[in-house]
Amino acid sequence: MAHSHIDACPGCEVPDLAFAAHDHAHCSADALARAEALVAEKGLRLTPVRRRVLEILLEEHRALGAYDVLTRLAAEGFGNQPPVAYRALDFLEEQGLAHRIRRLNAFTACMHPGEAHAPAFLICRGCNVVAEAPAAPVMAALQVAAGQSGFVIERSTIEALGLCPNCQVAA
Amino acid sequence: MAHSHIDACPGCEVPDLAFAAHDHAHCSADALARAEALVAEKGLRLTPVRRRVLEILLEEHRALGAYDVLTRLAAEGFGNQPPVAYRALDFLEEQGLAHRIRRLNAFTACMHPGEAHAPAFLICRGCNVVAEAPAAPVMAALQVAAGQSGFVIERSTIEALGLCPNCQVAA
DNA sequence: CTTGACATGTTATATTATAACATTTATACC
DNA sequence: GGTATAAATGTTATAATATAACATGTCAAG
Repeated sequence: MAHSHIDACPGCEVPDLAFAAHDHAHCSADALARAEALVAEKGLRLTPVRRRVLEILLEEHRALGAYDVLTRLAAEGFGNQPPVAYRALDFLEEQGLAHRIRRLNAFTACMHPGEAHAPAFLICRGCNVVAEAPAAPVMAALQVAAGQSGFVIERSTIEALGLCPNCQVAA
Repeated sequence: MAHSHIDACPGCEVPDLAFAAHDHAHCSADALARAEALVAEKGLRLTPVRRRVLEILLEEHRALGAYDVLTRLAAEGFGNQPPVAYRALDFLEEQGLAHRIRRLNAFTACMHPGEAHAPAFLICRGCNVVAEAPAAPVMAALQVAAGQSGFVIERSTIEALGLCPNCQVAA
């Protein structure tokens, strides 16, 4: 990790800081640093395209469509065909560095890569911000529900659409 | 409702009967009857296309893509353009008679329409059966997680991918 | 310095979804 | 019953999302 995290960034451990004002430059730089460490640790490569896609996703706490990402990549001299974006996004998702938001058919950077988590997402329909929420209790409840019929969960999708605090005020 | 339900159909109140052997003809007829009652109650119309789409979805405890449904409709003399299927599916979803499974970009019939529920889905990757699981505790946990950041949930998607009991044995 | 694995580029196409407008069908009111 | 109105369906066209298949390039191990 790039620095003594907890002291420098109170709230970075709070999952849905995305909705609150925060030092985003720090927030994204930190996620990128963690991502690099993680990838190195696994003996994988954070190539220029992959790294750039992650940076693009980290710019905002929003979800971007694959074609939005692709447009950005193309403008910067990378390939301009869909597989270029999808491959990088798939890699990032497989490594837990990005998440697919199914309700939006879009992708968002993971805000705490490396930490084991099956995240839940809060999607604000006002400002389009996407936040990761603490999902352990949610997952536990889902496991119980599944267990009652002997179903074994391998992957899960937990997403909520609604309004963040700011947008509730605005409305 | 078409009959004295609980006695006649033990297990129909159990959400994930989908994975177990059951009297499916009854199961689907009952869901259809409930759907008709609900729609009538609201002063809406279960037109031939809508009714047929619901019947098609009720044939199996699986999710069908809009184009799968459309192919069936077209073969039966209904329109053969995408909006025909999407409009019927949208209607059914709005009325709580069908659910969209986001992980599959597909739709499945609701197995207990009318009962207030924000369902969780168990999707078996072995046999493709989709079951509705009791989601109240899951939703409660999600509400708590959202509440911590003042987020207000309006709609949610809870889906688990994995293996049903039968397919675990097979593997 | 070459081999093999991985990554990227490229072409083409598949799949999912919606906008916009025309036509038909059902309902409500007179 | 007959007409106005709303609702549903049909149709044309296109948008948005995603992947298959293969060619080319890059990098690291031996």
